Amino acid sequence: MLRLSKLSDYGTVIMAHMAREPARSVSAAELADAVGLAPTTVSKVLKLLTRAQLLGSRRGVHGGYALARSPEEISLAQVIAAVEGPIGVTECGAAAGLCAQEAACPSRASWLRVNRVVHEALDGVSLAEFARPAPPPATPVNLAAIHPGGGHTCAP
Amino acid sequence: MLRLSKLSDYGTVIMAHMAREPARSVSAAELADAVGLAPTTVSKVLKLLTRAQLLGSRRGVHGGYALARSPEEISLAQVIAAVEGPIGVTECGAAAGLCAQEAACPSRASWLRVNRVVHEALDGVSLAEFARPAPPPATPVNLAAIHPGGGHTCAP
DNA sequence: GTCATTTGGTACCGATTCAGTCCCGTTTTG
DNA sequence: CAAAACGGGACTGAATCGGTACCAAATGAC
Ligand code: FES
Ligand code: FES
Repeated sequence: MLRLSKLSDYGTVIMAHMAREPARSVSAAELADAVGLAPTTVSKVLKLLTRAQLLGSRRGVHGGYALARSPEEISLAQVIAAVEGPIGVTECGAAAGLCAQEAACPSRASWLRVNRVVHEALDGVSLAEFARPAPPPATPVNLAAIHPGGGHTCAP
Repeated sequence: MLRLSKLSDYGTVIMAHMAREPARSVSAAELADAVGLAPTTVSKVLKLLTRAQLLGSRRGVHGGYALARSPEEISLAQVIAAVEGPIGVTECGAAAGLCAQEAACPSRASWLRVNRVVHEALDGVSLAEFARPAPPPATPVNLAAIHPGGGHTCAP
């Protein structure tokens, strides 16, 4: 399915929530309540996001998390990479490439292209536009054709 | 990691191999030997590809598999969808959408856009260009920046 | 007609990965 | 010092995935 992991999904929901009130510091517990997920799970994701420097944190009695940058400067790609590691649909190129004659692989170029496009697509969506009703969808999209079904988490 | 499943990877390798000699009918065993994977596994993937009408099959003593269409008319998206089901990084929109007020979801539009771009990227690569050294990579790509490491299967 | 060959379908099991929880240490404030 | 909150792992149960095996159906050779 080429699907995002649940944790990444949570990450986007959490970040979207925070983007609606940037500069405000919220605790993990409060956030968990807001998005309707288990506090421990939210906490785990917050730690990952903080480690990736997307969030700033303060400990202690009035501690909490806050966006490290403005929502316009944080992309979906950054959020996803923070939670589930580097983005890439294939993992060719590097070390243990089981490819034919190592460098002379016919498919490599194609995979690189796909990887690049995917990364750019994710990087082209900022938290700002992700969190708000999205003014104009740039290019009109045929909803039914593209979008297969499932059901994923979203902030209430 | 937003990674492709192994089986899908196998699928692409197998299809690439067949695209190099279209119109030739090969048995699962021969193919397995060619790509260096377990015959049973190759067989499993071939069944999926056949069910999706990307391959034609013939049973019996001189049976085997062959491309159902020309390599130019088969895209990576089709191969991947055949092996691991419909492509989509998120599964919002459909039935069990746990979203806020069902239709009025701020993030939905963004996800749809991402899904569309990913699908188009995969659909824009035909087996023909995937199987051959790829004449000119259209837009020049910065290899190092985009491509994180791993190592995936490739036909020898 | 019978048998070897090759695909079709499905069920199954082991291994890996993922999601979720918990515990304990550290920092901050009252 | 005590309470509130984050930081970093470790651990566990569940779900998924990869791989294998088995048997039925089709085809062609003899
Ligand atoms: S090494 Fe990546 S496609 Fe061959
Ligand atoms: S339902 Fe998909 S983002 Fe809200």
